[in-house]
Amino acid sequence: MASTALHERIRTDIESRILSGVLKPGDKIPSELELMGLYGCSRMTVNKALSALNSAGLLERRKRAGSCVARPRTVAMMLDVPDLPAEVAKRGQAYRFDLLKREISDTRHHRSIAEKIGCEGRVLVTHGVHRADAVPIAYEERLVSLSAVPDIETQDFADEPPGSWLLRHIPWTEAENRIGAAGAGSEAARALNVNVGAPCLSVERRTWQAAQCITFVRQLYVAGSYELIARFGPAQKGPVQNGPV
Amino acid sequence: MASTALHERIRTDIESRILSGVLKPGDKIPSELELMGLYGCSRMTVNKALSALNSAGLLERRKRAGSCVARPRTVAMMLDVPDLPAEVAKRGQAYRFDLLKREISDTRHHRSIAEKIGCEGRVLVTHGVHRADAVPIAYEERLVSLSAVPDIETQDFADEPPGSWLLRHIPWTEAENRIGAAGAGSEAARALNVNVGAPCLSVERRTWQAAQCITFVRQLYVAGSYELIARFGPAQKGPVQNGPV
DNA sequence: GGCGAAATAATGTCTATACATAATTGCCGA
DNA sequence: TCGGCAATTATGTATAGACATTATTTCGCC
Repeated sequence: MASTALHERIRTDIESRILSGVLKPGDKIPSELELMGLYGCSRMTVNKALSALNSAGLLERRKRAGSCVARPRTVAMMLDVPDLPAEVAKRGQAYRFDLLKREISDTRHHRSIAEKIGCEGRVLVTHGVHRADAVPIAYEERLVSLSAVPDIETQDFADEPPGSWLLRHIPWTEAENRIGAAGAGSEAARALNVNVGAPCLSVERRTWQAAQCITFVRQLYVAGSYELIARFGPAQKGPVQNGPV
Repeated sequence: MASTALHERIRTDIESRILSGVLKPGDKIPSELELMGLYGCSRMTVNKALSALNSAGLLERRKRAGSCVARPRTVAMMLDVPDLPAEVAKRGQAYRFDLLKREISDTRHHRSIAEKIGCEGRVLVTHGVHRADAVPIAYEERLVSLSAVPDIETQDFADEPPGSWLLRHIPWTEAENRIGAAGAGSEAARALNVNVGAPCLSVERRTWQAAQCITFVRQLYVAGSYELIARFGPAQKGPVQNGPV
């Protein structure tokens, strides 16, 4: 394997012809039999290459009809989800989380909470600020379902913020981020030391474990102080860092 | 194949045990030989399942040492990059793009442009507004390298906006999005019909083809009118739509 | 000419085998 | 004791063949 594997070579051959535009969406790819002759190898080897391209979304394959270049439906990019304590520490700054509020509520009495977290029962509500070297980075409001995570009721979040605690203790199977902009509310503005209505990046994340909602969190980042980065490329280079501008 | 393929079943079996937390990062996975006995199939079938999990980043495999659950380096989610004309049309609204400015500049005379697009030479500069049923959705400023895309110089963008034209004509191999918040500038505010400084979602995208930068675009979405959605899950269900709140 | 059935061509899956490669383990001798 | 060589183990790659599945095409029949 001094030279790369054959199935790998076939894959990148076709991939580069697609990405460079030589092959356009809808164009037919030679059949496995033909490629097998072209490269002088067995069908399984060709199949491995084409299957990889298929599951990568570059090819569409139909029995009897053959393979053709897929037309990109929605261009999807990888978004690195921020883990604040880790990212702040990585930049050599001191991370701190200040808890502003901590209370237990119930979705049966507060419909607005029920709507946000999308489940019934008792809920832990926390508000707090993430800081790097004491400078506020983000304001967050979080709801945690106590029926899904009973252990969190005894935590005081002096050592680590609720998000990191959850990440370490509760495995999740599904998550959804909604990314938008918003003006800072009065509590957020005070916490972030900006004017009310100042533009902020808003990240709302819901996390589920097997159809049960675990937590809902809304984070506000002051505009210009934080960016999310999503990239797309054939070969994923080192992960790009989110971070301050 | 009434039941799903065996290699698929093995894959999802292990995948769900990883995602649910039964198997933690670092835990060892049975060897291909053992799994082959467990499922009563050949090694190639097991290999296909484990290879898929490996290339999906869920497993780490080392010869002689065996396979173990990979520790997630950065949690990455799929972000569907918005294609405005398509999304507006999909919601049954009439899409329109109004060109506000169109001029040709040169990076050798305007350093700020050179910095943004990251290449030398003549550059097409366009400003415009995307509208759905005449309501402004997004304001965009775009730079296109004329040395990379000479054909665009003759386009007047009456029929389709520069972004869609590029998407249809120029294949790209790499792209990067920077997502943040910003206050509307005076031109953007006038175009979007909001106050100066109103919070906006800002998406900056650079697109390359083989190390050559093709275009840089900055889009501003009025806060609350548009959201990006990124999700992560074991089985990718139908793609979630970005869109108005 | 049109309709339905059979042939056909492509991919999907699986097996059994073979050899290559890498890393670990353990043995053996200086 | 320690250094290095060899055996072992697990994965990586590839082959040839088999059967299943699914559209498409073709052909025969009415």
